[in-house]
Amino acid sequence: MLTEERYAAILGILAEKKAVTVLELTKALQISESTVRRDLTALHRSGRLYKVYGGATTIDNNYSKDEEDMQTKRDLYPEEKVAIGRKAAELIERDDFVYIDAGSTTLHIIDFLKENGAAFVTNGMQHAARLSARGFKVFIIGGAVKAITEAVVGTEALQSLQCYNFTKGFFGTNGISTKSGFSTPDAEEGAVKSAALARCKNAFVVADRSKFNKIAPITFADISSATIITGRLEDKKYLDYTTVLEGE
Amino acid sequence: MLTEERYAAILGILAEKKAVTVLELTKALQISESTVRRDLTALHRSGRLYKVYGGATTIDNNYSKDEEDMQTKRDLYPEEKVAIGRKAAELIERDDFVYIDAGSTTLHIIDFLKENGAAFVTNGMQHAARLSARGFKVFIIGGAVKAITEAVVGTEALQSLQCYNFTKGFFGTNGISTKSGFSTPDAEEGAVKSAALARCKNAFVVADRSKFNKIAPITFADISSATIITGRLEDKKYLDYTTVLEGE
DNA sequence: TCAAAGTCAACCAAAATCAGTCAAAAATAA
DNA sequence: TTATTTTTGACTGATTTTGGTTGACTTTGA
Repeated sequence: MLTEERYAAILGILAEKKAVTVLELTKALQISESTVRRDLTALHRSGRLYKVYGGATTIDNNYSKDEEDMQTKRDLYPEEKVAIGRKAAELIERDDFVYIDAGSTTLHIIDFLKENGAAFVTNGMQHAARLSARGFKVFIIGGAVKAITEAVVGTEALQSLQCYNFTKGFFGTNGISTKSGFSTPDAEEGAVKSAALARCKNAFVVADRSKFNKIAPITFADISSATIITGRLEDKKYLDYTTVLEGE
Repeated sequence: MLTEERYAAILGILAEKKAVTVLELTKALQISESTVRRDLTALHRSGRLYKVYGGATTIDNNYSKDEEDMQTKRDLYPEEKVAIGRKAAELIERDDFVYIDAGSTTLHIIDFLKENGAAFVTNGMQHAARLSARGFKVFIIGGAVKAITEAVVGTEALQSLQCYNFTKGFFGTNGISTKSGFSTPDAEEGAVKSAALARCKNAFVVADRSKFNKIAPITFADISSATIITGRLEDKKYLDYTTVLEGE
């Protein structure tokens, strides 16, 4: 039986039952437990199902709202962003206090989070909704809501941030360059990113390949002030300036 | 049986029966008491049911009789809620600074708003998203996000409210009675309602017919402290205590 | 009020499940 | 054919979940 056939079979069973155990799959497909686990891991990684203890569930019935199209609409390198999201989620440890910046790449992190007592603060309304839907402890910062990105910005937002001390923070960016650091087109969003980043013990910038060697109008952080999480780093010169983590 | 399946089964039974005991669940699902307790604790924490001594109940039917969750509640008296929403929207004048409380009835107000320079503050994530989508100037207050209702609550929320001076405020409620005033099942949401209402020059409570002569656990305002906006007032005794505006 | 019965969270040991390693089997290439 | 790579299934120690037990707490009914 071909690997892809197995994947299709698993997804078929899952589509019917909404949830399936590893044992059920070994019986249904007459393959070993190890292979089932490997398949589930692969399908989880490519975002086609959720792996849970004992088996797997379908992706969709966990989410409450109809805000999915927003995500797909903006996704430029979806498979790379999924890998980046997975890598970022891995970094979150028990009892971390995590800031998640608004933006489409950071949205992918949420899909891979595991329940481990971590608490989240975000300025992204979609991020807050999705975190909340998945059952995480989540706070949204107060302030003006930007129309297009649904990010919270402004002086209230900057002030709200001052009372938080994050152990980790994940930020999106529009441009990365060794000279101009991390940059974004919007001054208000830049100010929030900057303020939030200053409150993080460890800061991470998530960025697909399209962001490297670009400069946007507003620099919100120096290149050395955050670890970069990306798919596969093509331009090795960045290793001289900061840490880079690669997802697969 | 997977954890998520058990959760779904418990919520299914609960949706039917409105209340269930630990013992019933152990028999229905053939699992131990310990596991049932753990599941109930988890579901309670993620806001999907209320844990009570001996078992669990659905989220909102503790006192007021047949309430359902946000989604179904939205469709309870749709035509009346639309009328209420239209009536409320009419009251908003040029350059008002308006607070809109989270909740399904207040959501209808947004559909009838006209662009007239008014600015909005809300603790409802869906409300903020919809206002923003319609192009209004909108602020969201900061704080913890409640799982089911997607309302912002907690000490941060209460504090965020202190700097605003609203000209008008619109609030939802679960119960209205002359003696116990306006009441709601959730203490945290009640605290936010109370704090926001105190910052409003003019406060309005929007309520369909199902809310009258009901008492929910937490009173957030006296009957005389807000004007009631409803479809058609059946119980005229309220006119002795406060102003009532009728829609349609 | 009190005491009995019922219910609870916390703890612990057993069972189930997990990710990783390794060698055999299968597929592919030379 | 043989050599190399990939896939598979068994095994292992670590982790997570489960169900029974305990002592504390809550409700019930006198």
